Parts: sequence; C-alpha cells; structure tokens
Amino acid sequence: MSTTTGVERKPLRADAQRNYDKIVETARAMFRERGADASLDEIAKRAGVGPGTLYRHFPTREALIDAVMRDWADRINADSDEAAASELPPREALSGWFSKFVENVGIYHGAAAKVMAAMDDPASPIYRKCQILVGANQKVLDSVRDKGALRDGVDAREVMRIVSGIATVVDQSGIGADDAEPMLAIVLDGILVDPSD
Amino acid sequence: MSTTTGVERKPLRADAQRNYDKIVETARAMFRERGADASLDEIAKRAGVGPGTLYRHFPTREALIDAVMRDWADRINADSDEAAASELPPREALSGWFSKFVENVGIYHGAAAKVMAAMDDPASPIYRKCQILVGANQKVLDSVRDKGALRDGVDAREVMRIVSGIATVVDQSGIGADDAEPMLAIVLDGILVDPSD
DNA sequence: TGCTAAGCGGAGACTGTCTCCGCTACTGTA
DNA sequence: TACAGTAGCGGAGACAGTCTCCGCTTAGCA
Repeated sequence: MSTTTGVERKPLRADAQRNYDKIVETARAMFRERGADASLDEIAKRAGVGPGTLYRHFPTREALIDAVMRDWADRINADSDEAAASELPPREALSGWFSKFVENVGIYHGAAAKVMAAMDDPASPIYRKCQILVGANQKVLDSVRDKGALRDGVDAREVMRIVSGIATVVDQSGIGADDAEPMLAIVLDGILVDPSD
Repeated sequence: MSTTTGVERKPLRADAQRNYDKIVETARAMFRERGADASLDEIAKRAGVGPGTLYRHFPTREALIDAVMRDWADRINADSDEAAASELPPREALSGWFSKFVENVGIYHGAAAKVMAAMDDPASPIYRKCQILVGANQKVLDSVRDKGALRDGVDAREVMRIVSGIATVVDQSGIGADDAEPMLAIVLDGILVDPSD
C-alpha cells in the first residue's frame, strides 16, 4: 500500500536528504520531550545543522510538524479501517475509534490544538493530513450508519470537530488521558440512536 | 449585588490606581483588536506607562486577562441565573445557556483556549474565574436535573470541559460562531433524557 | 514644607523566529 | 580523475517579545 503523504518532491542531493532526515528525527524527539512548541533553532542545533537549513526545508513550524507526523496518518487510517470493519456493537466500535483518535492526535503536547486549528484552514500545511482524518472518521461513521445505529442528521465533520476539541481539552488542561472517556461517552450518547447498544 | 472578583487588594496610591485602570482599559482594547496574545510591551506603551509598571501590576499575561475579564464573570453568572430560572423547555434553556457561554468565552481571539487550559489548573490566575463558570453551569444543569430532564450520571464538570472545547474549536479554526450550534446540539442530545423536548 | 517609601519607567538581558549571502562540496560531464 | 556549476550549507545578525533591575520621581503624610 502506498503512503498517504501525496506530493512527490524532486529528489534532494544526498547531503540535503541526510540533513532533512536528521532534522525530522531530532524534531520528533524534541517535540516528544518539550511539546510542539519546542524551539526550532534548538532543534537545528541538536540536529547539527544551521537554522537556515532547517528553515529552507521547513518554512514554518507546521511544515515540520507535518513531516514529523508522516506515518501518523497511515496509522490513523488503519485504525479507521479496523473500526469500520468491526463486528463489535456500534457503540464499542465507535468508542474505540474515538479513543484511539484522541490518543493519536495528542502524541505531542500542543499537537491536538494545531490539528484542531488546521482542520478548517486549507492554507495550513497540516490541512491535508486533517482531511485524511476527516475521511477516516467519515468512513467509520458511515459503517455505523449502515447498521442503522446513527441518528439522522449527524455530520461527520461536526463530530470530528467535537472530538478534536475534546482531545485539545485533555491535552491542554492537566487532566489525564482517561478523563477523555466520560466526555466521549456524552458524544456517543448524542450521536447514537440507542446509546445502550 | 457584590462583585464576584473576591480578594480585596490594599488600596493603591492614586497614581498607581490611575495606571492600573489605564492598563486594563488599553489591554481590553488591544485584546479585542489583536487577540489575547497581543504584545504586553505594546499595551504598556499605548497605555503610556513603562513595561516595568505593567509587569508590577500584572506579573503574567493571565493576570492581566483576569483583570480585563472582571465584569465578565458577573455577566455569565447573570446568564446562568436566568437560564436556571427559565420556564422554557429544558432543551431550549440549556441550548441558550451553552450558546451564551460559547459567545462569552470567545470575546477575544485566543481567550477560549486560555479559559479551557485554566479550568483544571489551580495555579492559573484565571482559575477562580473558571470556578465561577463551573458553578454557574452546575446551577443550570441542576435546574434541568430537577425537572427530570437530565440523564443519570451526567457530570457538570465534564459538560463544561466539552463546551469550552467547542468554544475553542470555534475560535481557533476559522469557522463562524454559528457553526457552534450543531456541535452543541450533539452535546444536548447526549445529556438530555428526551432530546426532543 | 520636608521626609519617606511607594511607585515609575526605561535600558537592556535574554530567548525565539527567520533571513541573507558568502562559502562549501556534491554531482554530472568529459 | 579533474573540473565546472550550482544546490545546499550555516552562521551572523536583524527583529520582536518577555521580563527585570535599579536609580529617579512624586504622592501622601506629619
């Protein structure tokens, strides 16, 4: 299966490719360590390149985040395929999907907020990735709808916004990841025809 | 009715009080104009004071935001009293309350995110204001619960988090304020016993 | 009117973002 | 293998924002 990243880039010179990779790898570590607002110059320094090099490859912070999250979209897609094909009762299937989503979107501190903000901003470098999310969610919701378990008028986009909002709340306020569950439960109650099944 | 701000401060010298007021007034304008991330030095300059003066009165940005939102908590409290006493069907009463809440929390661009983050952070200067919000929301939900319209196990705190999450989504992504409604509708469906009434 | 401390404010240290441009060294060609 | 041309490097430094320190000013009191 082909990667979901799209956009072919013309081949870089060997040393440039090396730097590119080193920067992404370093950024991944720094983001994990200090959140998505880690200093870019610091990342460049740790990666052993000048700031100019970093900014040439990644004109904005979002662009770097996008690169760091390359495999991420594939993982989410896989999750959504699994959820859509699931034989579990609708509520369980959806609940699992939402939980995984919140978890995935919150990989780095501050990441959820960026994703949330980019969801409706076509100018953002992460927009395409968000579209993948929206598509994945649509797929899962459609599978639930096919079983007649979804209320009429529930729009996948709205659901996506709420869930990413919840992911942001969980990430920004100090509460634990477990605290997402009761909030997601409310959403489930709100979109399922018979919340008990 | 007494103000909700609490904490008596020892009287300032006349010139200090003048500066304090000027800063708050200027900040309010700047926040409205440029969002809650407006430059503090710039606010000081426009207010005609040195940065030192601003930082003495307001050691952190949150503290300034807190001062700017002084009347805000009173307004929200009034809204909640009205909603709690309302004769409207539960759904309408709640819906109105949520909408006003989202609107109030989103006064300045970026404010919703700050409120959301402070909601569970007792160290934040805005924490006390958030407690007021939580209390106000509790009051409204209790009134609905008294009418038997609320599902069992619905926790006011969770609801507050979701709604502030929605407020943040609306504020951060470029979507219009109207787009909050369908999201709030899902929450209403999720917490009311019989969503139709 | 003069004393005293509360309060002022601006110079400047510090951190982070981002650019410009002279230099380096990779790659394709002969 | 040597060379030319250019893709790419990287660091100095401009710029913006935060925040502090401390010598000076002035309000408030006796």
